[in-house]
Order: sequence, then structure tokens, then C-alpha cells
Amino acid sequence: MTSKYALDREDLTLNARLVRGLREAILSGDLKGGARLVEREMTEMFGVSRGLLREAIQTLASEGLITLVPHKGPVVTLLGREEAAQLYRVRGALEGLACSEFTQRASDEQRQELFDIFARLEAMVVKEEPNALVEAKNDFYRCLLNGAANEVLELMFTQLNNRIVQLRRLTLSASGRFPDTLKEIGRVVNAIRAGDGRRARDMAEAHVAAAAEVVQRRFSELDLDKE
Amino acid sequence: MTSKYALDREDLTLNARLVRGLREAILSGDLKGGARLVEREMTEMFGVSRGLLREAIQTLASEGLITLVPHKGPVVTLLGREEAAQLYRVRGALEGLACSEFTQRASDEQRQELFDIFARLEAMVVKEEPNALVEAKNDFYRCLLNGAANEVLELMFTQLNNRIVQLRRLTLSASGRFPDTLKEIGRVVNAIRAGDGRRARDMAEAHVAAAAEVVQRRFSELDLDKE
DNA sequence: TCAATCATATTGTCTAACAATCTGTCAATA
DNA sequence: TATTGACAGATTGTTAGACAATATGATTGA
Repeated sequence: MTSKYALDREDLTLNARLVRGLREAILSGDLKGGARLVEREMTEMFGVSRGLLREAIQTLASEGLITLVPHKGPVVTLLGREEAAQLYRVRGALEGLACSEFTQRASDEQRQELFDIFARLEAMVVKEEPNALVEAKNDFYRCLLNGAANEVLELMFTQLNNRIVQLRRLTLSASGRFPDTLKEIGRVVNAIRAGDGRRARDMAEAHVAAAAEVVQRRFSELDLDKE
Repeated sequence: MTSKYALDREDLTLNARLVRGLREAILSGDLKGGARLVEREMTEMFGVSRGLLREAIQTLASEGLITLVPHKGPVVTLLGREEAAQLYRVRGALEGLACSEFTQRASDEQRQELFDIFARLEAMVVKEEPNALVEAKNDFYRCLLNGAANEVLELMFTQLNNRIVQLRRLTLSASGRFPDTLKEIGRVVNAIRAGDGRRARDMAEAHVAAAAEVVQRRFSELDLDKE
């Protein structure tokens, strides 16, 4: 029933747009981890009523981006080292699944697109502006998830990744790791190219584990442990 | 006016209890897949205001239990065969992770508890009331997740499982499969006993895949494909 | 310094209202 | 007959205002 001309009704309700706006404000770092979200301020910031705002907050809370503290108010979720570790472990499992699914389900076009994106990544030098890098990575994952053709997986992975985005401060500063990252992703791509889903998965998990370790190290270096 | 879901407003915030109550009503099957959730009816059913109800609906919508159709109202999510398949694939990955994490993280007590629960499962005969069986299985998973010591995983797995619960109608009727199920889980438990996380994971995935296949078969048999 | 108390801000919840949108009905028309 | 259009009722989308419950910070008293 959904033709390619179907209009996106979601955009129409203020509610949906508010959720997106608030999510964006958190992901972009405008609302930093630990920040309190005072209702009155938020309603002014977004120009919506209290009711709508509270609905949106409920949504983001159940996505994990916001933490609800009864009678104190919502707070932008702040990740500790333990939560970060847990997040990455789950991400490993999901990313692994995405890779193995992609390997056996993706169309030739999708496969080609993934290779192209990877080539674009490879062509980047460390010095290049981080934005382009982040965007290329996003493209990579978007393509991967499309090819995996599993909306449940896509949703969960996206939600998980949204939570991890807050750690970007930690990982970006350690961008000297880029060559390693590239090598790891390369192994994934090669396995996909070879049609070896199992290996693609293992390599993906290894990659995530490596990224997780970097984050843990940064936590130690910056002594960022909150009590 | 007061239904059996009417809340008495005490401890927690009403909001939180409403979410639980509504979730329970869906999981228990009192609100079946496809059912429309008309706001006025729901507010009477739970004895809360429209605002609170809408907040709760947002929450369950982002858990996937409810589907929001703009300007038509919320509907209890109805699973089609394709969504079911996707759900099970992700579940395989998460359950696999849970098993491997359990293997390397669980305490001796938790390990022992898991074995005990499995023994309880083994002792059950097919004829036994399904309720006891479902409960034992729940215990098994609760224990597994506790031992895995990963709250993120626990949350995601629980949410995923909540969505799958709606398919219980399909799987219950095929309870002749119980001996097979038992054998599959047995292999998982054995791997855990042997401390072989990798194998525990593989066996868990195999188990989930088998369950998924049963569901797919039931979809075909009952010709349950919608539209 | 510490503890009890109070004032204020904020959240939790309810009611009422109106606009926008959906649904079904029924007559008019080709 | 089948399609179109218009209309009425029901439901959702959104706002505003109110009040009680709770948290926070300052003040006072010992």
C-alpha cells in the first residue's frame, strides 16, 4: 500500500517533530549529558505546551537518552564507564548480526554501494575534518543496515548507537586510531566480499571490541569515573 | 466503571504504574494485537487522565508494543510473519550474547541456580499446565540475564521478548515440540557447564532459530498472513 | 556547626476547551 | 449502479490553567 509517493504523516504531528528536535538537541551535544531538562525552559525552547513536551520526554526516556528521576525531573543520560562497556557489548552483537545478514541478503547494488563507501573512507587521511569522517561512517552503517533488511535490527541498532554517540567526545580525541579502525573495517568488508557471513560477523565484533577498549582507556586517562 | 486494571494510586508515580499496567494488559492478551486503543475508553479503564494516558502510550509505542497511526489513534501492534522473523533473528543475537556473557561472568550461585531451573524444566511433562512451563522458562531467562550482568542487554532483551510474547498463541499450540526445546536448551546448559561461551552462544542461536521456524510454519498453517 | 523550619521552584496530575482530522451516511448526479 | 460531494459525529492533536505533592535552598534557632 505504501507507494513511493506516500506522504510522511509523521512529519505532520507536532509531537513527532518535537521528539526529533529534542533527540537532535541531545545528540548534537547542545544538551549535554547530565543536563537537567526543566519543563518550563524546554517548553520555551521548543515553543510547545507542557503536555506535548512531557510526551516527548517519555519517548526519549524509553530510548535511554533521558533518565527520569521522580519528582526531580528528567536529565540527559550520562554514561559511566560500566554502562559504556555494556553498551558496546550489545552493539557488538547487533553489528555482528547486521554484517552476517548483509552478507546473505544484500542486493548487488547494496553490496557495491558498501564497497564504494568503504573506498571513500579509505581515501580519507587522518587530518581530514572529522565531520566528513563521521558522515562517511554513518553512511557505512546506513548502507549496512539497509542491506541487512531487518527493521527491528535497524531500530535497535540506531537506538543503541544514539546512546553511544555521547561518547564521541572520548573517541574523537583518540583519532590517531583511524588507521587501525580502517584496517578492522577492511577485514569486515573483505569477509562480506568473500560472502563469508560468519567471518564478517566475527570481524565486526572484533572491531567493536577494539573501539570499546579505546573508550575504556579514555575513561581511565581522563579519570572520568563518576561515583 | 472500575475494571480490573483500575489502579490504586500509591507508591510510585502514577505514570510508571500506568505504563506497567498497560503493558501488562497487552502482554496478557487482554488487549489483543490489532485492537484500537481509544483514549476515552482507556482513561475509563485505568482511571487516569488523558494526559497521563497519552504519555504512557508514547512509552509503549517506543517499545514497539503499540503502533501510532497519526489522527487515527494507537493500535496494539500486530505482528506479521516478516516482522516475526526479524524479531527472532535479533533475539538470536541477544540471547547468544547473554549466554556467552553468562558463561564468563556469572557467579557460582547464579550458575547453580540456572542448572536448578533447567532441572525443574526437565522434570516437566508435556501434559503439565502450560502456565508452569511458561513461568519456568521466564525464570530461566531471568537467571540468565542476571548472570550476564549487563543491564543494557537485559533491557533490550526484555523489550524484544515482550513483543514476541504476542506470538505465544502460535507457539503454545505447538507444544508437542517441548522435548525438542528441552534438548536444545540442554545443549546450551551443557556448554555453559563446560565453560564454553562460544558454544553456548551457538547453541542458543540454534535454539532461537528453531523456535523461529516453528512460528513461521504456524503462520503458514494458519494462513495468518495479513492483507 | 548542626538541625528544624519554612518559602519557593518544579514536577505530577487533572479538567476543560477548541481545532484538525477521520469515518460513516445520505443525497445528488452522471 | 456507481461515483461524488457534503455533512455530522467521533476521535485525536494541542493548549491553557489549576492545584497537590515533592524537592531545594535559605533561614532561623540551638
